[in-house]
Amino acid sequence: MKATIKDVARVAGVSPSTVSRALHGSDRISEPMRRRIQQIAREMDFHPNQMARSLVNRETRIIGIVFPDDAGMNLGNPFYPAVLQGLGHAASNERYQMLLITGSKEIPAAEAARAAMDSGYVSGLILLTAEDAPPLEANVPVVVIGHPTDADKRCYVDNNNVQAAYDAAKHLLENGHRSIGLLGFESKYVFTADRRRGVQQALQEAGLQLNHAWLFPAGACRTQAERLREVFAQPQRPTAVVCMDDLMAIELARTLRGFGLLVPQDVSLISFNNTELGRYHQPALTTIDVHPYQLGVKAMQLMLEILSGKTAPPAAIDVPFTLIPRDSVIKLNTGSKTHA
Amino acid sequence: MKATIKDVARVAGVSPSTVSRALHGSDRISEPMRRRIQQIAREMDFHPNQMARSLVNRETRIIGIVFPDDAGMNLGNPFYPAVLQGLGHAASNERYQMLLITGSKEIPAAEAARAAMDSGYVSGLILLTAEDAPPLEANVPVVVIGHPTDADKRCYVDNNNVQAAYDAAKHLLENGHRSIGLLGFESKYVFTADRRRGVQQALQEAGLQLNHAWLFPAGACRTQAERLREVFAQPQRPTAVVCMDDLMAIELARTLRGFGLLVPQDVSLISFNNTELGRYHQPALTTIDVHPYQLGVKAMQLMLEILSGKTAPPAAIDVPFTLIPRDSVIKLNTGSKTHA
DNA sequence: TTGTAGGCGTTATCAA
DNA sequence: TTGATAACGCCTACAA
Repeated sequence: MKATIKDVARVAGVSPSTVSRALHGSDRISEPMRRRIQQIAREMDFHPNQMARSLVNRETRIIGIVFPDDAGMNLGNPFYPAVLQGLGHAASNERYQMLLITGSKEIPAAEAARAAMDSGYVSGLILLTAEDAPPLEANVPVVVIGHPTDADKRCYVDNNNVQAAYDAAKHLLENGHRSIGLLGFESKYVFTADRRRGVQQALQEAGLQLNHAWLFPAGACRTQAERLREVFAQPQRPTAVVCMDDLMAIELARTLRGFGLLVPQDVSLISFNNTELGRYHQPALTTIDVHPYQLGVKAMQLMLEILSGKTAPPAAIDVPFTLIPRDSVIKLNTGSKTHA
Repeated sequence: MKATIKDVARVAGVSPSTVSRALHGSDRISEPMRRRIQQIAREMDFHPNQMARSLVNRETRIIGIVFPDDAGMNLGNPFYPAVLQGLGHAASNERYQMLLITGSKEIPAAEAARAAMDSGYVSGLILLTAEDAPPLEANVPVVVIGHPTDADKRCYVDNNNVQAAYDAAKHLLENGHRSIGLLGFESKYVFTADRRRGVQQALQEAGLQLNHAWLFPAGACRTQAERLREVFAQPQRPTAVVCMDDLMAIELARTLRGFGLLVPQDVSLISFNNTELGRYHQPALTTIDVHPYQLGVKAMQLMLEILSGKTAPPAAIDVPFTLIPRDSVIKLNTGSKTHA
């Protein structure tokens, strides 16, 4: 049987409340007494039962981490593990715990999250998805990683995806590209919509338009291979593509090779997420690091600040991204045009 | 304020114990009464506080999931997310929750796991690493995913890695390969040692030996590029390599291309983990699916069985693997030899 | 500075 | 079948 506070009290010959005070930095106790009790507690391997503590403190020190239902679709993406690591490090520094909330076939994640709240498991909720339309009437603080639709009322941590995509497109434009496609657009994901907007903005500033025929969904290499082939068979084809993810870029590069087109000689690629795989790809991918670890750290820190009352909702935290120029973007020789 | 059992009792005009019974399938209550109370509880949006329940029941219905400290190293590997999904589905079916336990810079995962146990957060522990030398004197059940060194005393879920690697090597041998290398061996990981043994076994049965100069560690493509170049420059070079992971295989394929060697024409590759990326790689990778999702499901099921007393430690559960033949292994034309 | 008493929300035991 | 009571382990007024 594990030792309780009463056991420690008995051994120390004091009352349980004295033990409690000795162990929680209360100032209503003498220093010698504190030391003596701490020593005894250590010897008895006493650890306060957190369930009992949370019952009286009405705070569990557990943060629920809600996974998207389609996390399975993104299994190959190192994004989630990196975020988790960030969340974990920030949490454990403050002795907080994380409850993993995933959906199942019968129970969608949103419902599981609600159940976790209702049963008092969690003191807060961090959503790894901006799309799950989490209930605003939550009775615990909610922090979203990503860009919720009703952002102005919420607490969230995100990159500036418009800006990131703007920079990506700008990078291509500065390298002389004027025919730019987009791979991985999915209207249901706010971040892809944002990025599309960023690309459009950059193009417009350059007096160009985003060609809708060059807008491809995430699985295009597999599901729309024919359409891709047609587009890239045209003389007027994209000379560069912004890809939502390194993996997509790699897939696209391979697909293009099947068409006899090489990256970067024939088509330049810029993508997102700075994966290890992209770094060692041939050619090494020019990519934007969104710093998922930092997203996790900041999200957890924001949550803890809200819980401690230091910050009040709504709150938006921007995590800076980094454009990493490598070899998948080539300077286009457009003759006089580039000097115009 | 959230409704408590007392609130429900007051509204229903009964005692709290009656409400408790109505809500937990006790038979010591009349059917009309049960229905009436359940109705009222629903209307009041009452959900029993799990912290209070676990206090009196001495069972939290929370399973701690311990991540390896170096999970960051394997970020690109979809293994962990898939396992998590399996764990999550199996858990939520039984209304169990998962507490995510990761290490941090200051606190190694093993210590965090101990803390979670000590503070009564978890009713059980599932280790996503076989190497963390989890304390056997745990006061909650422990299930290991992978192959612990002291396997005979433990509960664990794993593939038969010796057999899997044996099958992989056999597959190569059957395709005429007799010069077989191994990429990704790390003595500290039991599973790579097991796989090495499996390869050795298959080779020995074919009257061959595993050439130690053809045994490469995980990062060899980056850290030992020169050694690789030398080995593959020899006339007597491996015609096939068993890779511990699809990503390694892909990296190796690219490295070999740099040496002017093509997969599978010059070198055949068989790897592990059946990643999406490997499936769409050119050539599509012949790979062994270890079914990480199933590993998760089985691990959680085993845990729940132990908690319910249906199973007593030790227990070993074998999750079958699947060899998926694709295009990265080519039949070697060894002339008369193959007909010998 | 320390001890006593009551309660956090729930359930199990016993009595009615 | 239902209710009263005590307890799970801890914390915090309040009293001493």
